Formats: sequence, C-alpha cells, structure tokens
Amino acid sequence: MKKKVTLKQIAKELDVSVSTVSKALRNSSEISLDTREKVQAFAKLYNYRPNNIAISLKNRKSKNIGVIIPEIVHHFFTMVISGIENVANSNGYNVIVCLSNESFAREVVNMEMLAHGSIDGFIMSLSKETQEKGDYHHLREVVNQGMPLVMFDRVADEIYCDKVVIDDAQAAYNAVNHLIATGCRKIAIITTEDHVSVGKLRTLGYQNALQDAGIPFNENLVVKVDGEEACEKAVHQLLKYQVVDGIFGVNELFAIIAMREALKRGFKVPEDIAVIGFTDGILSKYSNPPLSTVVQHGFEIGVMAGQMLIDKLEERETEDHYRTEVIKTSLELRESTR
Amino acid sequence: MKKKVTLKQIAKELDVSVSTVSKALRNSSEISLDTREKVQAFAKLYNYRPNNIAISLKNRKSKNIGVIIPEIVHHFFTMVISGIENVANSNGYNVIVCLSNESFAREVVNMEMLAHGSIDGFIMSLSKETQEKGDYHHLREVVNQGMPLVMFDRVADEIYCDKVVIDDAQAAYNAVNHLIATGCRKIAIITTEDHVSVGKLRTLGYQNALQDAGIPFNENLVVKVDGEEACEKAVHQLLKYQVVDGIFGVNELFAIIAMREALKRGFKVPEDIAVIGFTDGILSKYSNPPLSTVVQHGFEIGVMAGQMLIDKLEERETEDHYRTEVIKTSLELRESTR
DNA sequence: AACTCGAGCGAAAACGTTTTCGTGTTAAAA
DNA sequence: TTTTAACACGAAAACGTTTTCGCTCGAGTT
Repeated sequence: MKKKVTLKQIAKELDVSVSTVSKALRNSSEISLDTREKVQAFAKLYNYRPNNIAISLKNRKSKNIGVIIPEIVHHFFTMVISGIENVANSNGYNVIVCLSNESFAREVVNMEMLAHGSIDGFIMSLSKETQEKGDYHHLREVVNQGMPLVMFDRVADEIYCDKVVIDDAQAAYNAVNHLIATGCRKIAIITTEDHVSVGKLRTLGYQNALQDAGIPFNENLVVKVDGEEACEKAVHQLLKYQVVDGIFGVNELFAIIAMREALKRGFKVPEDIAVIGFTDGILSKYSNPPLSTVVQHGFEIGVMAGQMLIDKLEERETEDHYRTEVIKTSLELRESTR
Repeated sequence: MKKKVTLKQIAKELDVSVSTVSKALRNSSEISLDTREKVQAFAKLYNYRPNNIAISLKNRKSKNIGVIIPEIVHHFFTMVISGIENVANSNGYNVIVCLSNESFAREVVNMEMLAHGSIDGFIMSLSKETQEKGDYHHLREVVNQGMPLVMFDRVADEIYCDKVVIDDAQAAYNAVNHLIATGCRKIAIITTEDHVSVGKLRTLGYQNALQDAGIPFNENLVVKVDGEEACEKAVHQLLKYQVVDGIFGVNELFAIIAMREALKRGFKVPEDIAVIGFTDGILSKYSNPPLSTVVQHGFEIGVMAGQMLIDKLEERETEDHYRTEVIKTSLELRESTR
C-alpha cells in the first residue's frame, strides 16, 4: 500500500527544491533538460498526480458543480443530471449531487454545506416546500456572495440569476390544443396544487387553449391533487360524475393513472377518452396504450444549465447579466390520442 | 456583493492574531471571555463560515464520497444513490456522482479525476465494457493507495474490497420457482450476454430451479439479447416457434417487452403465459397487467454501501478486512403471474 | 525583592501546490 | 581582468485553516 507521493517527497528524493520539481513537471524552460527528465521520470515511476485539494485552495476554485434537486428517483431529473454531467465532464468539472427530498430545511443545509468552498457554482430546482413557503433567503445569500446560480424547471422569479425553463403554459396549450383538434370537447385536467409553479402554468395553458377554441371552461373538469392515491380517487370520481372525452395530465404519473382509471371503467383509449401527459418518461413509452406526451427534453435542459454555469465560471459571460433560456418542448404522439 | 470573510480578515479588523480568532470561534478557554464574545459577534455579523477546502487540506480528508455508476437514468441506480446520499448526508459527507456511461475509458478517467484528493472513498458499479474487458487495473490502483472502495451490484470478484450484492442466482431461482409452483412448465428466460455478471448469475438460478423441479433444460428457451430492439425481435421469434407458458426476464425492461409481445400475439397474461421480471421499477408497477418482479431493494443497497464506506473512513472497522454483504431480495407478486 | 505561575495571546508550522523574485555560477563580451 | 547576461535553481509567499509552542505581563508567593 503505497501512499500518494507529493512534490516535497520527490524533491527530497532527488535532492532538489520543491519549486524545481513543480516547474520541471510543467516542463518549464527555466529548468535544465537534464533535471526535467530526471524529475519527470521519477514522477511517472511513482505515479505522481497533483493533489486536487491543494490546487483548489491555491486557485480558489474547486472545479466542482453543486446540483440540488428535489429527488433523484425521477426520470426528468435524471435526464437533467445526465445533461449537466455531460458538459461538466467535458470541461473538467465534477458534479456534486444533493437531494432536498422536497424539504426546505434540507435544501438550506445542503446549500450551506456546499457554498463554502466545495463548489464553484450551483444548479438547482426548488423543492415543493420552498415554493410553498416562498422563502428564498438561502438563494439570495449565495448570489450575494457572488456565487453563480442557475435555476431550472422549478425557478423563483424574484431571484436574479440564470434560468433554464420550458414554456410550461405554451406546452400545455399545445397539448390541449391537440386534444381539441382531434375532436375532444370535454377535456379534464389533472393538476397539482397551485403553489407548484409548473402546475399553475400548465393549468393556465389549458385554460387558454379552451378559450381560444371557444370551449367554455368548466370548473368541474379541473382536478387538483397531490399524490398518487389522491389522484386515483379524484379521477375515479371525475369519471363517475362528469362527461369527459379527453384528459390532460400535468405530469406523467397523473396521466398514466387517469388512463388506467378510464380503462378500468370501460372507456376505450383513445376512442372514448383521449389522454395526454406531460414529461416524457419511461412509463409513457411502455404503457398500454403508449401515452402521448409533451416532451421536456431534460437532457438539453441539463446541457444548457451546465453550459450557462460554466460560461459564468470561466467568465466567457459578461458579468451581472442574467439570461433565461426557454427550451422548446415537443409533442410525442403515441396511441393514447387520436 | 460581499465576498467571503476569512479568519485573516477578522483578525485584522479586530486587531488580534489569526490564531486567536480561530481559537475564539471554537470557544477555546485559552482565550478570554471578552475576546471570544467580540470575535464571535463579529463572525456572526459577517456570516463567517470556515472554508471547506482549507479544512480538507489540513485534515487530509474531503468529506466527499465518489460514486461511479454506469448510467443515472435508471430506476435501480437512482434508488441506490438515494440510499447512499441518505447516510452520507447524515454523516456530513457529500456525494460526487460520475457516470461511466457503460464505457471503460470514462470509468477510468473519472476514477483518476476523483482519486487525487477530491474524495475519501469510492462506491461503484462496473460498466459493461469494463466487465467485458475484465481490466480492473484502475480499481487495483485506488485500493493499493489505501483508498476505501465499496462495489455494488456489478462487482469484480478478483478485487479485494467491500461489496454489496444481492444473491442473484438465488433470487432468480425463487422467481422461476414461483413460475413452476403456479403451474408453468415451459419457461423461457430473456437474459443478457454472459459477460454481464448479474445476467450470468440469474441464468444460473433459472437453470437450477428447473433442475430441482425435474424440468428438462431446453436450450431453445434461453434468449440472450443486448438492447431493446434485439429483445423485441428475439421474443417475437421465440413465441412464434416455441411453446412457452412462462417467461422470466432478467431485468425490468426485458420482462415488459416480453409481456407486450405475448399480449400482442394474443396470449393472455398470466393465464396463457405468466411473466416475471427482475428489478422492481416504476414500469412494473404501472404496466398492464402490473408485473410481478424480484425486488432488489436498491435503497437498502445504497444505505449498506454508504455505511460500509463510512465505517472504513472513520475506522470504526478493523483495517484490512473486507466484507461482502448480501441484501435479501423479495418477490413482489402482482398480476402477471398466477 | 526575587520568584513562580497562569492567563491571554501570537508566531510558526503544517497540509500541497504554484509563482514570483531573488541568487549564485558560468561563459561571453568589453 | 572586469562587467554583463544567461542559465539553473532555491526561498518564500500565498491560498485558509488548526494546533503546538513560546512569550509577556501581572498577580500572588516566599
């Protein structure tokens, strides 16, 4: 078990100074060819690699990116991480992932943990609880300290920083519009409580699509739920008491559950009821029938966010100017719509 | 934009030495109560936090755990990460995630990147390519340097380190056995090429179960595929030319695809053909019919791996003794089996 | 008055680098 | 022979901590 070798040890062994070793390894012309070769050979022999921590301290940058997300067992978020990791890696950065588990407190402590030297910048998506509280002091703090921050998906309008979002309202509009275009008139929406920013926006898009098509808005067709069982029950009730020929689920799971309930009650999908979801995950692809969805392009979001952050870090960006990039969604039409 | 304040700055401002500030902040009795209070007040006012990097350098430990996995858009791996993150976080560690994307080269460079100071220990699962090549020099190197390593799921027998696995063969045995117990006799297995360690083991369990039940092994019923389309085609052929009344898929996707093909050819599941999968993911839960599976308890695997690593790091473990923990699987019986 | 002792603090080393600024030696130029 | 300049290298500072050791000053003891 040979421990890591340091410059100092090489220096001692070769009877030169630490600075000479350092320069020799970087092939500085300041050092004689002789010495350079000797040092490099020795270094290779002992498999010398500079200590990252020491370099970090010296350069005052860690080459680490902190990513804070609400959960990781989630198709969209993993796609985003994949994208971030991709650009991070090709720029020599590592990715430190922390999970808030949708909790405000954990979000705060994780940020605090990371903010003091461990990372050079943040990429994050807010926890539900944080959005509910509307307390963003921890974000303010890091941006005030001059640490670059890129938010994605669940963002806070009142924080000035780079952002990567999709046009939730427009995407929802397109989805509902497709339902309308294919003959649906009594379209229900399964959405979240209003404090989740994206749920709210998607609901807005739904309303706009109806309005533009001249279809009266029916309060009874909007179902707000939180969680799986609640969703199941609510859809059950919905189908029992309302006439519905189309369902727009604000996320993948809601759409899948709605479709399942519709099937269970004997409706044919898409003939009797067409269903469309949001967030193209693995479920949509393999459900029966395969679910039509709005695809968010999580990987591209991750790439964009990573790129924006790294631009800031390497100052390829003008200081103090924040962008909000909107990644285009698209419709993946499969067999749950006509 | 106020930059981070350091001990030195506090010292200068208060006209004391750096050491005094350091001691005062740790409430050392060496420092007068007066000075302590003054320093602490000032530190609080300026929101002082020690610089992690400096601490890391001093202590020669980073309080970071490196996790290298083949991919992250994958239910099982995210469950494991969740588990790791959980114990890491409650022990004051951060998790650095790197993806090998099933590539040997990326696995190597990622390990190299992390191994020099960035982390205190590794948790990893091998990439397919690495298993294929059987080249583990990068693992050897890190363990030789005295860096703790915990492998999980896709492990290398020839590397001496802590491991967390499931009993793949036994789990497969149980799954196939359940098929047999419920009346299946012509049981097919959809598996991977032999170089993937877990695929091989699961195939072994399948064979053993057949043997113990006195069912002759039929070469034509084992389908080895790599990738989704290949799987689809192979199952298609299988069902066309062979009589099958049970299918064991070596992972979730294979089982789902097999079930879909069976349904497509007009078989009833589970009446005509029973299907059971491996790895309980979201697909199994929401498929139609819901898929019976072997559940791997990824979260527990992550917790175990994290705990083992931290035990080593904090030396609560006797040096130089490596454990292999086997996390028990269980059968989640849903509606794809009788 | 000389001594001891402890309280309160600072200097310095250490962690592993990189980089700036000398400094001594040697060979070429005057 | 003296000056100059290039060459090859080393010392030291810096990044931000923690910790050991030593110093000074005043009060209490003989």
